[in-house]
Amino acid sequence: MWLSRSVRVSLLPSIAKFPPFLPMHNSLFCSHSHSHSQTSLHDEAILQFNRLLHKRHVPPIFEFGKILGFLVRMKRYPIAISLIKQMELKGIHTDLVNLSLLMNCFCRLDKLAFAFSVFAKILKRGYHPNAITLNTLMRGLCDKGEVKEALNLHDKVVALGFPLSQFTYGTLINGLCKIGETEAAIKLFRTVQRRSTVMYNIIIDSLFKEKQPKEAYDLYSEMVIKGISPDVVTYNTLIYGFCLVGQVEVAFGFLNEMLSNSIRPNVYTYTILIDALCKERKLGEAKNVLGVMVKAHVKPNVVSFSALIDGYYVVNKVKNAKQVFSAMTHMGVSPSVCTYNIMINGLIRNKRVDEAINLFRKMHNRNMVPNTVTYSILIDGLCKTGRICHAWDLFDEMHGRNQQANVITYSSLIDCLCKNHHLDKAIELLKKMTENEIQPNMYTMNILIDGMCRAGRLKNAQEIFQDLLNKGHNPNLHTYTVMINGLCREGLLDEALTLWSKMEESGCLSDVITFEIIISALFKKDKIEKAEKFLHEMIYRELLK
DNA sequence: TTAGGGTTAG
Repeated sequence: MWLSRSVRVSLLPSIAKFPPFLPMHNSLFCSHSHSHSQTSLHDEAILQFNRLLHKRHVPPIFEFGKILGFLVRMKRYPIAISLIKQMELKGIHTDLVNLSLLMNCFCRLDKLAFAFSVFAKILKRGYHPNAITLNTLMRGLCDKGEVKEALNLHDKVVALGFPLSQFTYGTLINGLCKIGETEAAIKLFRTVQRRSTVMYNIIIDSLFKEKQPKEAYDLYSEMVIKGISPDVVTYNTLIYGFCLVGQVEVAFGFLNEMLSNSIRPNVYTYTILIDALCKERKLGEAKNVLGVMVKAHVKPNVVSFSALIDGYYVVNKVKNAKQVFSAMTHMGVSPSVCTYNIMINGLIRNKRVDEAINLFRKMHNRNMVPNTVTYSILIDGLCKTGRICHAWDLFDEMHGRNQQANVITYSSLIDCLCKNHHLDKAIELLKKMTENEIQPNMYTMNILIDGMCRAGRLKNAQEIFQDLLNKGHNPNLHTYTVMINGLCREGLLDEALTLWSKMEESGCLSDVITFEIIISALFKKDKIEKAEKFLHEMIYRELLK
């Protein structure tokens, strides 16, 4: 099937859509993300290429390939495509390497159909695709989330006897993990003859992200037993994974282990630790880690500093956060959009909404393009401080600037409508969001269920809740708490307690807020004894601190 | 082919 689709699209019209050669000042080629030295390097590459192109005798084809390979490594895909097109227009016969590079460029630019048409051309010319050619195609499919297609392609090329490498299997395993199919990834991994460190790393990471630290650790033990050496990425993955499940001490244990195995921590290692300590509000220790990394001659980068800035904002140390920002710029580390988002969010969290808006406006002067996250942070902050008109203005502005609202942007606005007694408008917005092909998630549904309850429409809330269950979605602690609160609000205490039991039986354990809602409802109805029972349970579970 | 920072709910 993949072959017929690819043959349908012919190669030439696809290339024709890209300009042959454009002068250097064209914005397509000179994006701000590339430094001047890189620009002049690639300038030089194009000059050389043109020299080759206009030589009286056609130089060996690999000379072109070398330059094209360089441009692809520099991520200058449109240029590489137009240069290959020029070769073809000059009648220079492209080889497998050139065509594989061309395929790679199309994949990176999200033009998969064109990549497949190049692949068809490769086959038609009788070239034998090598492991790199095939890996490029599979990665293109995986990057687009079309992992099943990549697996079909894999089956077909294996049947045809084409060569595949460890890279290809790494790509497929990674593709499966990234769409949440870790189990399938492990199955495929088990069929691979020679398993690499990278494959282990990918699966260990995915298991941690699915909150399966034991399975992740077991896989790490397995690789050690089988004599497959963990590398710096393995250790970073373990350190990150244990931080993710709240076991920062275990993470530090692995830092020591990697040191005793003579694997040097890199900027990722230290940054992961800085971020984890910040999230635990241990700013002093986080700052120490930054000091240790500098002493170890590992240069902190924008992520390291941004994590620390976020940490200071979380503990309301605005001054310190600002100091870190100026320290980082003085060290020549440029802030990213993400850094700005952290600062805007931090200012809002510290009730400095006007300052946040000022910083947002300053982004334009500093050549920073606010993205969906920037707008979502601001819209939510404005909604929560009652500046709703301004929030809607930004919602319009973001679309005008080609930053599409996502599920989070919509959820914030739906929440705002619900809390301001506009339930009908909230439902309308939910409809609009699904029309725009943005699917509501559990946050959205919880906001809506809560909105229904607050508006006295408990029946509707219960219907939505039941619908979630019927459709096989697992309600989480927030969903249950919102429903329990809704039932309590209507004085339906027995129903609330029944739902509470169901929730606990499903393995979803109450937190302080759930307990508080139930206990206060019981007290309100003078059920003192029962309230005290819940209070004791709460103390027993060490939820009161 | 793998690893790190930012936004939504009770």
